[in-house]
Amino acid sequence: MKTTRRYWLMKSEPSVFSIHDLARARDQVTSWDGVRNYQARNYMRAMEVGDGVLFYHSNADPPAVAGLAEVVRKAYADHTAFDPKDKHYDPKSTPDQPIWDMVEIRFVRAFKRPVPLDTLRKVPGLKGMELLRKGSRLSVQPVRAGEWKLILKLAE
DNA sequence: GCCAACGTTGGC
DNA sequence: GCCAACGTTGGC
Repeated sequence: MKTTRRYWLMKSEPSVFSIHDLARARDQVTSWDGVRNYQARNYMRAMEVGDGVLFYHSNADPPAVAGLAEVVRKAYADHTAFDPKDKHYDPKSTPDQPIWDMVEIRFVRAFKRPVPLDTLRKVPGLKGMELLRKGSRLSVQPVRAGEWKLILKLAE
């Protein structure tokens, strides 16, 4: 039995990895490694193949929802945590007892007109978005179906 | 570059 | 279990 499709927002700094990098990636797929926050990890564990992803550019000018992606592989162990040379190495996570997970997402499209953060703030229907909460830093967060629809409309 | 908000760590 | 110190995030 298939449950309804769910929606998420994932942040990335475009100077590190942008929606355009995703479009150019092999098979237009990337693994979302390096997440080292429990709440964000738990949201990734809740993702199902086919779920929608808003690809958000943080630390950008302007910060904006830049396009769409979709989940193509469910959460599995993030091996970058095992590598002492990796930026996101975490000795608490081992292949036997992994702590951190990643998912894989595939490019869907880049918005011709990315939807900037300050535009999102002006939309009454988006008042409850996690992204807009003061002090919110979650890099992976759920998005309501209504919010997803509104943002797609704003991107047209 | 600044700094507020947040999560984590570690001393006690 | 408390909380100060620290490192990070991310808008501005």
